[in-house]
Amino acid sequence: MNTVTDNRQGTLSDQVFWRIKEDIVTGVTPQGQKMGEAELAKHYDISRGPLREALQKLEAINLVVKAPHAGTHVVTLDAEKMREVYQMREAMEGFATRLATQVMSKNEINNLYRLLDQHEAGINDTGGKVYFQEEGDPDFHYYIFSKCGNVQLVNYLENQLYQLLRMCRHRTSRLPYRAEKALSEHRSIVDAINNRDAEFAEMLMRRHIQSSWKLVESMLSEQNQQ
Amino acid sequence: MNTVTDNRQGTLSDQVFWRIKEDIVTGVTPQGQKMGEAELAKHYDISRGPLREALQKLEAINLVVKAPHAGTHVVTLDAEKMREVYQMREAMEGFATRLATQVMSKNEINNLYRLLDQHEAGINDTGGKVYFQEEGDPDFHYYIFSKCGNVQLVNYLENQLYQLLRMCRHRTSRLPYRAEKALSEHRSIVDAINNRDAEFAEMLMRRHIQSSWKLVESMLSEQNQQ
DNA sequence: CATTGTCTTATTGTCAACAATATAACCAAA
DNA sequence: TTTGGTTATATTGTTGACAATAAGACAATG
Repeated sequence: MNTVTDNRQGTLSDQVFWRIKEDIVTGVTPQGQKMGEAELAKHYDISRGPLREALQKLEAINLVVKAPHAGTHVVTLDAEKMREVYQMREAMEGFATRLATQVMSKNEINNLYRLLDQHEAGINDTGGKVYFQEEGDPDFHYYIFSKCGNVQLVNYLENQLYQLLRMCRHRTSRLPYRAEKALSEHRSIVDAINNRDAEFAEMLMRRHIQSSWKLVESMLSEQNQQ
Repeated sequence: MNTVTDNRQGTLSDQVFWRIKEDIVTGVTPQGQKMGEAELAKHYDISRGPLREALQKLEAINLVVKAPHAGTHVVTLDAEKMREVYQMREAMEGFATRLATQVMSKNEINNLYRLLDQHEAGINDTGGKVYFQEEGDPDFHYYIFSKCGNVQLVNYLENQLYQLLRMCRHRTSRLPYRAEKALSEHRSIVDAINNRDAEFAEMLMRRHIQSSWKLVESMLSEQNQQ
C-alpha cells in the first residue's frame, strides 16, 4: 500500500500528510493559502517536527511550495500550470497505455471489460454520472497505467500527477461533462488493448485526455470572461 | 537556481542533502548502504532534525528508500530499475525534445550549434572524450529539454530522472563509449530542431537514448556473466 | 536440538525550547 | 509626502532530550 494514495494510519507525519493532502486536493484548503507551521501543528494537535515533515512531503508532490525562511503556501493552479499538468498526463499516461497493451494478461483485460460493463450499468442510476466522473473514470485510468510494468512511471502518475489532476478537476467542477462519450472512448481503448494494438491504444488514450483538457480549458476561459 | 541541482549553501538540511546526494550519485556512498541518522548527523556535524529532512528530500527523488521505524537505505539499482529509468527517459526526454522543437527561438538553436562546435573541437584534446561523456553530453541534453516550455517536465527530468541516470552511469563506468557517434547523433538532432521537424527530432532523441541504454545493458549482462 | 516467548538494546519518531531569519512597522531625513 | 534605514515581531530553522518501535540476544520449554 502506498503512502500518498492511502495513509490514514502510521506515523503522525504520514497521517497529517494524508489529511492535509485530502483537504488541499478537495478544495477544503484554498489555493494560495498560507500554511503556518505553528497554526497547523496546533490544529492537528502534533508538534512542529512531524508537521514540517508532512509539509515537505506535500512539497515533494507539488501541492505546496516552500520558500526558505518565508513559509509554505498551497500551490496556485493557474491556466498555464493546468495546461502543463494535462500535457504531462497526455504524454505519460499515453506511454503507460502503450506499455500496458504489450504486457497485460488476458485475465487483466477481461477485468477491464468487466469494469466497463459495471460503469455502463451504473451510469443511469441516480447520481450515476457524477459517480462515474469522480470514481469510475479515475479507477479505469488507474487500472490501465498500473499495469504498464514500470514502477517509476506508476509512482509518478499515481503520487504526483493524479493528485494535481484531482485539484484541477475540483477547481473546474460543474463542467459540462458527458459521461456517455467518455465511456464509449473507454471501450475503444480497451478494444485496442485487447487487439494488442499498442500504438492505437496510446493514440486513443491521448485523445481521450486531450478532450478532457479541452473541456477544462473552455471552463477556464469562461471563468476569465466573467 | 534549483535546490536539487545546486545547493551548496542555504539551510543546513539543504546543504547536507546536496552533499549526501553527490556522494550517492557519484558512488562514494555504495548502493544499499544503511543511512543511520545518528551516525550521519555526527558525520556532517548537524542535529538529527535537519538530517531527517535531508533524507526525506533524498527519498523524494528516489535516491534512498525509507521503511517506517526501520531506517533508510541507499537505493539499489538492479538491471530492472535501470531499464525503467532509461525507458522513462526515452519517453519523457523524447517528448520534451518534440515540445522544444516547436518553441525554441532561432537564437537558442544557434546556441545549440555553438555547443556542438565546442564539443567537436574539444573531443580530440587530452581527456576530451571523457569530458564530453561526463559534462558535454549532459549539458547538451539539459539545454534541449530545459527549453520545452513545461516546468513540470523540466523539474522531473532535472531533479529526479537525471539524478538516477548519473547513478546508472557511475555503476557502469568504463563502458565502450563512442563519443564520435554520440556527437554525430547530437548534430542530427539539432538539425531536426532547426528544420522544426518535431516528430523527427523526437524520434532521433529516442534512438539516441536507446543506443546509450543498449550500451549500459550489454555492460550489465557482461557483469552478470562474471 | 529446535522453537517460542521475553527482554534488552539500538534506532527511529516526537516533542518543546532556543537561534536565526525575513517581513513589517516605525521613525527620521530629504 | 516619500524614501531610506532601523528596530520589533512573528515565523521558520535547529537543537538535544524523551518516547515508541522493531530487530536481535537470550533463556526456557517442547
